[in-house]
Amino acid sequence: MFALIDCNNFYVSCERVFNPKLNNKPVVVLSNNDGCAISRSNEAKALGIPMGAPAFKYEKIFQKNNVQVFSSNFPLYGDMSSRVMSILSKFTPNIEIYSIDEAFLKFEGFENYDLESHCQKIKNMVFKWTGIPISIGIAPTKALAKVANRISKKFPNQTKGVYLINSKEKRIKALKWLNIGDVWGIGFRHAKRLINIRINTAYDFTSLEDSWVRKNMSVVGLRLKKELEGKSVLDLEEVRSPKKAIATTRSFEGTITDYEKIKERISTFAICCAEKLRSQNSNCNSIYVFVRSNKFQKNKTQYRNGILMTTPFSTNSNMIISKYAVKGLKKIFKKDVNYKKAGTIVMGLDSSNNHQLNLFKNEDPKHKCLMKTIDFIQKKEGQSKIKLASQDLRKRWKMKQEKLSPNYTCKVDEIIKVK
DNA sequence: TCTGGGGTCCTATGCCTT
DNA sequence: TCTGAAGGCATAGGACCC
Repeated sequence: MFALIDCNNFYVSCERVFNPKLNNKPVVVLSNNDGCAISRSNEAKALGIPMGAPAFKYEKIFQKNNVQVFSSNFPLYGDMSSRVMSILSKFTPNIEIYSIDEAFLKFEGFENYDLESHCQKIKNMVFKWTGIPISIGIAPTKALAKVANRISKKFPNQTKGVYLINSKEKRIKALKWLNIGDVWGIGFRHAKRLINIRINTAYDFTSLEDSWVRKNMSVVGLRLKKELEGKSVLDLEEVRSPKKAIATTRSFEGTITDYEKIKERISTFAICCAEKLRSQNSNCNSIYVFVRSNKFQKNKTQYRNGILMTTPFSTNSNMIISKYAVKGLKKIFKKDVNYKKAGTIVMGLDSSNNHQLNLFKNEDPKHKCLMKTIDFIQKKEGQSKIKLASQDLRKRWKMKQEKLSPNYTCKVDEIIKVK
């Protein structure tokens, strides 16, 4: 049996742990740049604030209803997440950390065990030790555990936050209740297509022919169908596979048309990727650069483009990665476009101890020493003390974070004080 | 004025090699 | 030397997740 543990309104719950005045009040946490709502308390949901609501459009509703608004504080959420995960791993060695607020547990040999009350214990312990409320769904497959979890969240009074699907009757009842668009793995587009052919619930989906699902929704869709039918095909992924790409992408405050300004940003993004690479001891052998205009300004010229640049040898040097990123930008940059967003993604990662050498061209060995020195100075003196000439030398672009809460658990001088 | 960021997997296509 | 089949690889794009 699989259990899916999901933290309720996770980011809001993290803020509430250290600020109990927020309990029973509408609270939202905004995305990076204070762009849109990405976590809402139940009270905020009841006000009709949808997921992804742009903050500027909901300003009035926030004020009118005294909604408590926070910028996202990822260091805090990451730390709270690892506390929750470490409690969960006390209950079983078979755990897959699926995201910052979710984990799958696998229970083997629990056939004669009361899983429901076992999971109640887990729930109570997590709440007692961290202050984070969670919901648990238990079922024979991962996709059904997701469904069960949804039920436990939707009906907290009846389920007490834990729901078990352990019979055909319960499975079918749950699938008939679940809208097709709410099924894990069915996104916006597939939902639209399925509703067009009168597939409205998860149960309807399971009544489709395997061949149709395979043809129209690939093996991914077919796997999902099997899972919903109760045949487990997705197993726990316990060891986290190393990253395959590292991205640094940002939206701009306004829009940018000037090549030099975009170049400065791209160069900074590239260096940020290089730093991330070095911190996990990796190299990359290709760099993807993209730019795009503001998709919401429909009356203006729309342009989006990206390009993959391959380096002759694998590297994590600021200079090389920045150089190729800027080279790529030069190829895709178009004049008279209002750019809103850009980014660099490094791909083809391998370990820096074990990377492919090139017979003819290799990195200047001085780079390695230089990067080591730069990392050392940045660590000691703070980020962005050292810059490449291609970066913006005057000011440092900063993310908008006007409503940031303190880093209660990860910065000594911001630790909570008890009087 | 103001709409996030960071990932994964799968498939189609075209080119190259065996 | 030509040809077709089949597999490997790179690339782009689509779809999904949190």
